[in-house]
Amino acid sequence: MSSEAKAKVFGQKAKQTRQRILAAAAQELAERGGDLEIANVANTAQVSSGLIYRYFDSRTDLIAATVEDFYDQYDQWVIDINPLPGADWISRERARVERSISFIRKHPLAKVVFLNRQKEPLVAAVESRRLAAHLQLAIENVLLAQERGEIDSSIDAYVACPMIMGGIRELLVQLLSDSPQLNKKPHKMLDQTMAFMARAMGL
Amino acid sequence: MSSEAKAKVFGQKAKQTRQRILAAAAQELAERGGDLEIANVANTAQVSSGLIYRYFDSRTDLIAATVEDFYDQYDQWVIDINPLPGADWISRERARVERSISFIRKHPLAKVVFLNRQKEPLVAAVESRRLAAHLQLAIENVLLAQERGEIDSSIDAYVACPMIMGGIRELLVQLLSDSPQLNKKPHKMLDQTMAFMARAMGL
Amino acid sequence: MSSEAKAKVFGQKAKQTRQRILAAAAQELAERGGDLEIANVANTAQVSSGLIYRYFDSRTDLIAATVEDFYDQYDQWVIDINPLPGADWISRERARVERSISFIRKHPLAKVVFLNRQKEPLVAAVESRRLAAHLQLAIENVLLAQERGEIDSSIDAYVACPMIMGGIRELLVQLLSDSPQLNKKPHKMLDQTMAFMARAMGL
Amino acid sequence: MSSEAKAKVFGQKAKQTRQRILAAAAQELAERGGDLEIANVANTAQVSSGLIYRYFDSRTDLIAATVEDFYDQYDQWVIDINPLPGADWISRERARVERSISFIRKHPLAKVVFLNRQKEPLVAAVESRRLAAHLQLAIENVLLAQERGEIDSSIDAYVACPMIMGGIRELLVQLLSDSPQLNKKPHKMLDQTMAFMARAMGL
DNA sequence: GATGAATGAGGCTTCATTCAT
DNA sequence: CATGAATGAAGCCTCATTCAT
Repeated sequence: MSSEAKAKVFGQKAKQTRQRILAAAAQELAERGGDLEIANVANTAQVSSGLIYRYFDSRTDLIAATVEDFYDQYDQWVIDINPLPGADWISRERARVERSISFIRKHPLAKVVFLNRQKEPLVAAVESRRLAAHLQLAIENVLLAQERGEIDSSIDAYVACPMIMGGIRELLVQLLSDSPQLNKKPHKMLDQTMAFMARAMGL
Repeated sequence: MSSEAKAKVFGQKAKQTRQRILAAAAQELAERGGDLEIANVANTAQVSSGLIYRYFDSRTDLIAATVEDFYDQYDQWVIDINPLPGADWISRERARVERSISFIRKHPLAKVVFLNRQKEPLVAAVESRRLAAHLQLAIENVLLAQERGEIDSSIDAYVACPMIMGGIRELLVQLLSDSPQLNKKPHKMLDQTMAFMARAMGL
Repeated sequence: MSSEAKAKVFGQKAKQTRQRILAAAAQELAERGGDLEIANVANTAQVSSGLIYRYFDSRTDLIAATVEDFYDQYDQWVIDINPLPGADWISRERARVERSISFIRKHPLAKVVFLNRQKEPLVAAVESRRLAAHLQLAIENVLLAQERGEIDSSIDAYVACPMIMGGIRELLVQLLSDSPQLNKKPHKMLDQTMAFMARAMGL
Repeated sequence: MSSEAKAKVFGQKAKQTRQRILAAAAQELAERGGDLEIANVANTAQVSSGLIYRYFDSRTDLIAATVEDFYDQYDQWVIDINPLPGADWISRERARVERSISFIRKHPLAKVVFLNRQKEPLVAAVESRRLAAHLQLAIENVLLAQERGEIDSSIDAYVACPMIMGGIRELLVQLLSDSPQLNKKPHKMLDQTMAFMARAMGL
């Protein structure tokens, strides 16, 4: 699939170089709104353009790997860690929304990944796979809460989860777009958001 | 700015040609996932590639015009027409969601426009403007309902509207992606969706 | 296979341009010993490099088409025309060897095509096909002469024809390489060559 | 000029490494029809790509050395050894043709060396020199036989030798190309070939 | 209005070669 | 001796755009 499929083995220095290239690619994608020029990445990473092809099969493969890397970081920060073990559903989700907001505020790639879904099949496949995984997780999350009696069983998780996730993403995009209405009172916005979710999930 | 700015005047035949090009561009954008090649559009529209430049300033201008055209149709079908004059907020919204679903099912460009936001400033501007207009309409819509007492005043429209619109869009995308969970019982899905919205808006 | 397979239709001027490119490619191949650079071909043909791709799918396709063109000319000059209708086998072959010699002396591509068989599959396929056709023709030629009683039936055409054709080609290559021994008395060389063939074929 | 000119002195292990590289280069040339990539040779030879430059000055030098090596083996097997001391011309040549056939059947490089004459001057020079040496030997061979009265003096060795050598080479190529007509009865083919040569040389 | 031949800048990719370790 | 990361020149190819007819 991506260059990872070949399971290339690199030494220590090589791994650092690979990371430098990935970081430069992320920066370039952010600056150019989802586009990327090999020469610029090479410049930023302080390597020759040819070297990039030791680590990535093609320009497209580099983009895919960068997006994959972005999702890895996002997942690590927002998804994988259960921020409040033992807490109820809505408290946990609130923590996640908070962490999402702080993540996208500092990661330059966030806006691009959330806005411009790629045309190139290889990259599109990565995004599709990761988004589907998020959705799947959210659905299982809700189903579990329903089993526990936290959420009403009459709610269809397959409808509610896309709506919540799409809603949250749109909100994040609005935030990134410097919407004045949303950015002036961040705390109130979060309260409103969670209240919306709570009502929507019948809590 | 866009081709409209020039206010070109065309004869009858010319208008038809322009429409054929727009339709071909829509088809090409749909087939290539948001990308477009002038030569292919010319082929599909049965015109020479040079002719396209009599009607549109540039490739980007053509894309912008096509997207604009798409939104015109969407608005005409979903937004502008008040499907149920005198009905309450949730009934009207249900009608709009229904019309949205039928529209995207038949318009090949829907998936692309909803998924791939374009990088080119000119096109991005069109999309941004039309989306902002939709959002603005939704917000005014809610504020009005709040004045009328239909919707609780404590709900912040600037949070709730993006969430609902993003949620609906994500749902539409899932529908177009042949999600088996959503497509098997269309009517139940719609009920679930509207129930979600009703709860979320405190109805 | 080559660009001919697409059966593109070109206007009058376009055909001339295509011919100019083919001629330039032949010259470039001759000058660089079988190699070819698009930019140089474009320069020689007085066209932009991009234009070449309107007429040929790729650099390799251009080379293949050029070689094909070379063989077309060669066949027209040496093979297709029966130089001496009604004459006996050896007289006809003598005429063909003469025509071969005059052809390769004036066609700049001859040396390259006869010496450097190409690695690129597309070009190799062209050469293989054309050479096989020549060999097939020669074999049928001999078989016919054997039926007529001109050539002894005990001679195996499938052995004799490759040997004669390979021998002639080697001789042509020697001629092109300015072998002093062969070039000083052209007429005697031809006599010797035909005598060799006559003996070899039992005449 | 070539790596031989430097007269590098290598230890025992080094000689083995050099041989491994040469063998890998031969294999690569055979597999890719006359082309060669340093990285692939290094892979096959189980050495790093950098190491190749300890033994050969350049890629071209490596190819030249490989071809030289091929001719050394060929000459040792076919030319240098006088297979039948004291025998007459045609018997000796028959032995050589037999040995040629067995050699090219087992050496993977044979087809490539006989078919693709290289463009790079250094390699072309090697091929040209070795071929010229072969031709020179054949000519002297014939002249000697003529002095002895074995072969008729009216035959021009400078015409007959290229024709025979070119003919034999073409035959070998046909054999390697799996020509069904030639491969089904190897012994008869050899008889026919030698009969052809005998007639051609007036024997 | 309409054609399609022609342009040419711009980017990706390859791969022989070098060199620090 | 040996490695393999790094270089960078070189060339193919694409495709939006123009313009003579």
